[in-house]
Amino acid sequence: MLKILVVEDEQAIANLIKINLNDAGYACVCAFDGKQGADLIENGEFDLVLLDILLPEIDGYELLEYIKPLGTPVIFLTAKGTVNDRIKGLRLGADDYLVKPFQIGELLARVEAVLRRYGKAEKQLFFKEVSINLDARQVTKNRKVIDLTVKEFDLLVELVRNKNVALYRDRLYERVWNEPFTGETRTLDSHIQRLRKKLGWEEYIKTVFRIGYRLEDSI
Amino acid sequence: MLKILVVEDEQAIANLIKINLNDAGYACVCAFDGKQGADLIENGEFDLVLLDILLPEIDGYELLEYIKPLGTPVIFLTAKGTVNDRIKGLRLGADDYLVKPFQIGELLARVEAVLRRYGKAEKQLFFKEVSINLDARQVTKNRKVIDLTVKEFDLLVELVRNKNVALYRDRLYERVWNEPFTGETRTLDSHIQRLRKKLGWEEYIKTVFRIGYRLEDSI
DNA sequence: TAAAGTTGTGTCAAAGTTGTGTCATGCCGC
DNA sequence: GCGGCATGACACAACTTTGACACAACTTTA
Repeated sequence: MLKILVVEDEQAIANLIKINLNDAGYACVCAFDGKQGADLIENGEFDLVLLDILLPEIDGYELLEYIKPLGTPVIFLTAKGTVNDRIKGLRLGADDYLVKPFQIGELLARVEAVLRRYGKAEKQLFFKEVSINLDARQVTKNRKVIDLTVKEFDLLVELVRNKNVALYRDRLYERVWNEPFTGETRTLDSHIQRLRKKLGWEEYIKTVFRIGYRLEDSI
Repeated sequence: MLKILVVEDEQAIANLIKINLNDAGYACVCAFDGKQGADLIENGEFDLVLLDILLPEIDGYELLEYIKPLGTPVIFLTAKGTVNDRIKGLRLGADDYLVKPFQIGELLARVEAVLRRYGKAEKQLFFKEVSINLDARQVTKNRKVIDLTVKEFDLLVELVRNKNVALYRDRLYERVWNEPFTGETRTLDSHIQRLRKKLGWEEYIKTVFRIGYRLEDSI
């Protein structure tokens, strides 16, 4: 799992970022001032640093100069919307910047973009204790590999990508099987059963009677 | 719930907008001059800004330049109906504009249109302590899930979308059942009873004698 | 080519949904 | 206030949908 360091003195913001990065499947560590940030960088190997500019102890620009030689990508977080700040950051070697306050979606998009640029993008999905490696087409639960067939895998991906959404049987079938759904067979149902069984997801894959299925998070 | 910021110096108008947006299920905050608006934008994450052009302190155009980099959609409110103003606003990056005085219906339509364009379209409905997740097709009351059948769910959505409106039995039936209403059976009535019971909405779902039903807010 | 694995389908039982009928109650015009 | 009609309350049976499972056709692998 990719490791991201967040250096941000406002704990509320740091936490918000951390929660969202965790949800998106990254390991995330927070530092609340520049010095703490420098220490963590010294000891841990991070794949990306999110760096606030205005920091106690050591400011963001200074920290940036320290990080750059390590080859770790950096995204600046800047509260000031002035053009000068952004330019200064980029000139010093930041890979991107985000103007606070930002939308979480934007944060994730930029994080992914930078990681991809560095060839570190890991195409993985996560749900509960299950992780899905899309490139390897491999699924693990608590670090143990679970063998899924092609259809089971595709179905799982479709469910996880649309978690908490009631997926209509016809749409679900058409997405996974790439053919029209007639509804006269037990094919979809059987595969759902097999997935539930293999993953132990009897609780999470809910039946929405007369509609289809929903992968549910909220228990 | 989606958050909308209204920047408008005429308190009467700001309030009117706020009330209507609240009714429609949005969280709404008002600012009465440009500076206040800028502060709020700085601190809060808004899904949409409604922006008057003529403002004390900082005018709408200036504020727009500040908002745009955040990726937040903006709808201009313009008193002047001159073509130039509208064009200037749209050119600067506004997503839409409304000429004052406007109809509330028009406001809501444009708000929804813009939010949809940004993929933020309201996916939840609220009424009293009940919230309805349209994607998940799940209903909760005070955070507890309430199981509804397909018909019950569709009926509920129809009622909530038309709260405080007397819905004629035939129209209601045809919308939910997608077939003509003959009126010879107790089908609709039964489903209304079931909804009332499951949600504890005996008070809110009123019978309009000889007409149909109305979901009532005003108690 | 045999063996192993995958996938679609059928059957049966169980579970859930939905329309309808009946009777009681309430509403409204007269 | 009364008669007639509309709705509430409720029970029930027909019907549909899904779970569970077995199996055969088919595909891939050794």
